[in-house]
Amino acid sequence: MPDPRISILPFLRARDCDLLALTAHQEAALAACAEPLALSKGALIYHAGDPLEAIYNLEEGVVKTCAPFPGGGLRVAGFLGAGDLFGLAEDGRYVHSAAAVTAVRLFRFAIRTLVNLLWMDPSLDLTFLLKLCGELREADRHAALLMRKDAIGRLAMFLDELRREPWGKAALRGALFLPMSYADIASYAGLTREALSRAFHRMERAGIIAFSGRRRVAIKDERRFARLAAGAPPEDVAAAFA
Amino acid sequence: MPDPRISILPFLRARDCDLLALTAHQEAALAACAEPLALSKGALIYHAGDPLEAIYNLEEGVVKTCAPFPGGGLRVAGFLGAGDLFGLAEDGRYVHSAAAVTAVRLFRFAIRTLVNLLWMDPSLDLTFLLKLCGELREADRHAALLMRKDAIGRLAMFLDELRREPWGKAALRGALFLPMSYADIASYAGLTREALSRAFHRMERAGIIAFSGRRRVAIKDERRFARLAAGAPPEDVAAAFA
DNA sequence: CGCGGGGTTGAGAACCGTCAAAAGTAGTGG
DNA sequence: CCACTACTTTTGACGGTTCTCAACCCCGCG
Repeated sequence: MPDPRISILPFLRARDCDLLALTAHQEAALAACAEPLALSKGALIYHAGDPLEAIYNLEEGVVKTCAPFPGGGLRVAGFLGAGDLFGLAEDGRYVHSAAAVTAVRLFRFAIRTLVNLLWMDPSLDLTFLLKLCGELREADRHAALLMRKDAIGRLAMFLDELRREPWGKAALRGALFLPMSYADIASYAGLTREALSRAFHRMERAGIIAFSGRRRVAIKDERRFARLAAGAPPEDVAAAFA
Repeated sequence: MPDPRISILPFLRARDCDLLALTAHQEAALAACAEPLALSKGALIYHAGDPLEAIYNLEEGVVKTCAPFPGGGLRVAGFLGAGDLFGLAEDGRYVHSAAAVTAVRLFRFAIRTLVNLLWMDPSLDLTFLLKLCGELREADRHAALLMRKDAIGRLAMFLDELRREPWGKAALRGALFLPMSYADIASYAGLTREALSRAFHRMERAGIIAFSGRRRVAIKDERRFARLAAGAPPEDVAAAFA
């Protein structure tokens, strides 16, 4: 059975520290209290407001976290892939709901045993600390995305983010796979489904991206795509619109 | 001389853990490698992209963190108050710029000595871990704010957030003090200065808030204010059912 | 007194959200 | 295999809110 794996991006320069990989001892300790789970697409992992019971490490598949809007409605807070940790809580209650976007395999760490583990092997703390810094940078990029006012720019940033994720790129030829529904993407990007659909199609008609099947998209014009993702002035997307 | 203080909100239920306060020993260790600093309003603490040298703990005053937009321009990522930690980096470089909004006093922890400290006293790791969880929740609330489409709703959420911060409430009668410029608030809320100005005035004319002087604002109609801050976008995401 | 940054106000246009309905897709069971 | 249903995505027309641009005002400061 495979062991838990936590993917970490460096906080310090990579060459200055070797904290990025878990030692064999750490992996063993984690594996000892990890409870493997397999869930099918759409399954609810936990619900916002529920009492905190466990933290999860995603091994395979995609998970979305949603937060209830005060006053009703749900917003997608983020998408998670292999190597990610989730289960953020406040005052003993989950702040998000988590649901499987695809079929997933994950490890469950009961919070009690995890706390004990962190006490026994404090070097693990640093691992979690660095992982959390990564989540923070991710949340900040999400905020950056939401600051864009144009739908196409938001979409470009979303796709760019997806592309950078190791789990986002489909196996073949750098085409992106979109496991989640348009409703989920739209919610994450702060748009309506309609606006998202139109943005996708404007990009496609402009020749910047191309769909292969329903959920597979490839970037065709790297230069213009990068310009969009970087937030350049609206440019001549309107011209290419014809 | 006062010691560093890191304000933490509970991850677990408060009664289940006593990690919220630093022990005398921890405080001493932190103080030993803390370099106190005093900066005047507007001073730049560090610049995005600069090599990571130190983490900071804010003792008094308000600090803003800004990130450069790819393609020019600056966005305000967050406001920090007493007890907050800042200095987030990626691959050895700061991801934000940090500047003093008011005159500030802060502690500087050189990254080298801090890493050593965390190795020597791993129980401190948990403190930083929990603090970081708090920052993550904050970033998520920022995203929630940015998902609102109406300027008044965003402003209400910003004021509400400010109100919840221990450093946000002015000394007197729950009136809020706004140390930062409208440009900063607008940037944080993803609005233009004009839209922000109009939103403020609409709220004031509606009798929901009242200004005392240019930078002091009081909530006059708690019910309508709460309704604005909680106002939900009619958006609904396909919810997952177990 | 002149100057400059921050804040205000106004007019116009662009963009997205809303509502409504059709077209396409997936999953189910006969 | 096909028909049926439920869901997701697409398209269209319309209205509203914010952005843009531009000028003006206010206040503190040299």
